[in-house]
Amino acid sequence: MEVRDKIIEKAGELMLQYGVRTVTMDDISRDLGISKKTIYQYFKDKKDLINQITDSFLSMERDRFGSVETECVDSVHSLMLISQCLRESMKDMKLNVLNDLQKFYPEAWKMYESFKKDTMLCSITRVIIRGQEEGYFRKELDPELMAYVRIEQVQAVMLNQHSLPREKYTLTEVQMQLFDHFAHGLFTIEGHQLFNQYTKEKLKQNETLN
DNA sequence: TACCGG
DNA sequence: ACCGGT
Repeated sequence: MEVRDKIIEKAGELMLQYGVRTVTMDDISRDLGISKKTIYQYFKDKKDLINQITDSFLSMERDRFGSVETECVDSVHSLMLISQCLRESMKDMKLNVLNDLQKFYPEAWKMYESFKKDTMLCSITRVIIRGQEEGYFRKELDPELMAYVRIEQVQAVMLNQHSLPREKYTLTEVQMQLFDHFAHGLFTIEGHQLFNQYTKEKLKQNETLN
């Protein structure tokens, strides 16, 4: 593996774990066992390093959405996969990292914002349109508006974790409930029936596993 | 690694 | 005092 990729990988790990600002260039070089000079041969400054880390991280997230969209049988199944992808993607983004980017690294923050628009919003919008064409989702709803609302909803739960009684509900429980509620607001009768088939299959799979 | 400047 | 950059 290239030195540059090792730096991006390791620095990204450290920053996800401890935060962008708290990890210093000295920390990164120590951890990799290389000199700071080597890092600065590949990256102009810390801002440049963080931009490139963000770029490679978001590329991987984009691939996840992309691969999920190609392997779908119908819009109902696709909605389930994309929503799972959305939850995992948002879970990976640590809150304090996003705050650091927003305050101190505006270029990287812009990358994340356009990722939300170009990848998250688009793939949800597309699957809703497809569901309407297949007759599984109600045609009265505006696809892009619903996609937008859905993203904000998932994000709100991540951002306001503290305002929920966490001894009563885990994050995933909340997200699963909200997905169920959102999906059923979308479904026609046909969509509802197909969704029930999939959830029954999932239950059977879990039974055989346990 | 030591050092400077912000 | 600390940390990015030389």
